[in-house]
Amino acid sequence: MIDLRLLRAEPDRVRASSHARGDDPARVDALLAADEARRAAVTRADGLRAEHKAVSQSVRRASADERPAVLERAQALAAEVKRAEAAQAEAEAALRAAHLAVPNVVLDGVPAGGEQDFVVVQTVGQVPTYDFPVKDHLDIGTALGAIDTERGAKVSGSRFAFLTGWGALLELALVNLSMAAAVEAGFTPVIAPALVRPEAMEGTGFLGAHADEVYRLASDDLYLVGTSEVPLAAYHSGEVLDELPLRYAGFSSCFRREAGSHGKDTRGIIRVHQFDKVEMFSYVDPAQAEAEHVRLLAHEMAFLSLLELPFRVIDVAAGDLGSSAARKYDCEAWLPSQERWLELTSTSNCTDFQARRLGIRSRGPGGLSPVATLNGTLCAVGRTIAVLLEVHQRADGSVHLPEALRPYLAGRTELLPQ
RNA sequence: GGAGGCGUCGCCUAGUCCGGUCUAUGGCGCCGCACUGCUAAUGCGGUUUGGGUCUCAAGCCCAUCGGGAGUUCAAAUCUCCCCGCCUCCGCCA
Repeated sequence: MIDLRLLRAEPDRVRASSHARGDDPARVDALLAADEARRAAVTRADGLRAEHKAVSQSVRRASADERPAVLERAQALAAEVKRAEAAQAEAEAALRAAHLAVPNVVLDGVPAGGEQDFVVVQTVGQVPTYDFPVKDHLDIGTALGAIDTERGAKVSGSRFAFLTGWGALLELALVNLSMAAAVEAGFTPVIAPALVRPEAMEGTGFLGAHADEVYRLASDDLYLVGTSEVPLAAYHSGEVLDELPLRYAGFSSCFRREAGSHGKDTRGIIRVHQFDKVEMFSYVDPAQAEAEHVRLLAHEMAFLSLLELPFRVIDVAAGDLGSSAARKYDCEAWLPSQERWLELTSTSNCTDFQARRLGIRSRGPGGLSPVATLNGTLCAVGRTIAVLLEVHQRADGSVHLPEALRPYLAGRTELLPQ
């Protein structure tokens, strides 16, 4: 949720942000009007409550003669208060709805426009060339005995896969390597729940536009998380944080329904319903948010470099940001089989937007105020394995293992087909 | 799954049976002031959070006793639902 004080003081800034995202600026004005209406309703109800309270307290002091008249007056006021409170509740609900409909204010410098309007910030490494016909990760993985999507489909349906043999070991190696890097960088390692309550899902903004992406267990009213950003953000919900920054690296399985992505990336394990991920999450002083964002991006880049993967960094355009993000950088690795860039990691600066909704605050000179939250992928395991296999493939079907990974794979330097 | 207990403004705690004097008691911690070579001790005052009003501040007002709904002129207190924690039993990796 955006800061209503900011909205009142600088509505044009919020309108400009809305314009950059390609949203209807009428939502901003609807929010302003709802805010105004709520304050009017609150003022009225407050006044009536004060009056009623005074009369009500005079009941016990009233003499027997006065009592009936006082009671009658108190009853009448009580009814009036009840009506005013209903109006207040209505105005508050309307404000909340209007509030949720306005996404975070984008930061200066974020490219305007939609999905295609990103700006390439940097390209690291060379786009690889191969003097043999490249195979895609599924062919390579199948030959290695590392990936089994057929049985994944048999057991669980389409977009599910088994990682077997080196595939399973590769996952564990990637998780261990990324966790070690995170700990080295000062993050607290966390194994997070993958099932969360509605409040956690809603608080992090995943029940808005992307609600149909989310698995829900109806009989228990729990949700399967699509990223450990959810439990890591909700971790401190409703708390006042004494010490900032707080940095966590959470490991969890992630579940996505992939509704509306029929036919897209259906082959292999690039887009599946369940995968594991190590996610960075920072709580910082809002003044430090942009610096922290750069830091998270640097960690992502360093990790991809450890894996010897060529990639580029893009500054995602305003219209392609999630509602919580004020800025987002994606790292896209080269996918040889499709000769295109594929998003491997993503880091978002949510400023105080997410923390306001989750009630995560810190004590400053002006009292309590929301902190800033940032998240970033350190390693989305499935996709990373796919890219790793493709980029490091050799003509004979073997796969080169990056040096950084070898200590976690018993010193092996390559994977050989079975 | 069954039975019982508990949830009070940072922490601990009084109050709940029997509704109004609760504008929530006391202790600890914390902040300020006084006293004091310094520190400690002591004394005095302050110390939930959110919102409204207000040019700002002060002030004033409203709400807030796990959450919600209800009864009532009036709810920490009575009723119902929900959430969480603890103990015991059962089951289980």
